[in-house]
Amino acid sequence: MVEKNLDATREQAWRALLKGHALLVARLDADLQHEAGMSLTSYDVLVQLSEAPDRRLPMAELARAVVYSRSGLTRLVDALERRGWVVRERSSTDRRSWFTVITDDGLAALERAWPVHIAGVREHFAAHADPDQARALGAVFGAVIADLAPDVEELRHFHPQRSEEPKT
Amino acid sequence: MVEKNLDATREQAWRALLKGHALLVARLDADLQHEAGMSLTSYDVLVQLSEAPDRRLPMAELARAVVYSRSGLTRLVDALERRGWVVRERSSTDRRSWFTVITDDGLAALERAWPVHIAGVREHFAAHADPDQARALGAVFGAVIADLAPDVEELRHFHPQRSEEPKT
DNA sequence: TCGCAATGATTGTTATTGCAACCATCGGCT
DNA sequence: AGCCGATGGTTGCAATAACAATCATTGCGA
Repeated sequence: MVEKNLDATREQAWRALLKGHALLVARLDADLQHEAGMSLTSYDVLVQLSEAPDRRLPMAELARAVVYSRSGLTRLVDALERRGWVVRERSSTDRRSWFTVITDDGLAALERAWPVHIAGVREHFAAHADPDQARALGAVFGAVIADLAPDVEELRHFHPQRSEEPKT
Repeated sequence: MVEKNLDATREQAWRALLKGHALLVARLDADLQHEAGMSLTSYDVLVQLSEAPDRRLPMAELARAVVYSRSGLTRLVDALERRGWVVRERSSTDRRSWFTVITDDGLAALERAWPVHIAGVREHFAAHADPDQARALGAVFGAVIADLAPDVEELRHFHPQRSEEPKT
């Protein structure tokens, strides 16, 4: 039999992470929705675009940045476009690719939204993490990202190497 | 204007948390789905039940434990019941209330699932957190939970006090 | 330069999830 | 005892999100 449990410290950390994250996101999403009329995922997309060079990002890259399926992003961008917050522009170098560009209205919406969001993050997350703890958190999740970010796409559906692994 | 940004440390921690969590959960959920035929949320429910006194929990309590809407849980439990992993039992003390009880088959399914899950958590989460970091994480999210757990239900829909706030 | 696997994006379809509305029951208050 | 607001659970409906299939384009290797 394999070692049954994680050590207590990490087990507690993992469980707290799952539950805490769920509560946190539910709360921040609700706040954003009610006070700024946008979901947390829309916010995330707009932030990425606002920080991107030339205020634009190709769909695929944007999808990776926000950890979203491409189909999901297509429809989310549809919605943002309907709201006038982004527009699509064909890439001049790759005709398969489309940029999503944040508009002035989109930036304005973001300006309205971020104080709500930042206040929530401060109150419900940052307030509970002193600098050392915040650094620890950043380090851990930075490592998690480095570990998992490269192969999101592929491993989403199947496990190329492991599928034939015998289960001892 | 309000202070625009979080301090860099916490900003980085927050962003890494969001992205890292998304990657982590996507990966663990896919693993569980492919190798044990169950979603992470089902797993979570089964774990809660398996640890509960008498292997049972009322719907409302279970919903709070896994941070899930009551309607969502109703349907999830429907599915688990169809699979034979849980059964519903009427509470003898409160006739509005139903217990969800994990069956022997449910426990067996859990036995099959946990090694997959634990291995994933070890490899993709625990491996990146040394004991101090794990403790920091547990402390932070423990505090987040203490902060937000009490009032999930109420604040989900509206903000009693803030709804009439004028938007300057 | 031709062929073809890989990549970017979208659409059809389905599964998941939440809110609101609903009904039943509970429990405190009069 | 009898009301009535609060609580537990389910259902209708709509929004969200993912997978699989599809189409266009790219760029590499023969």
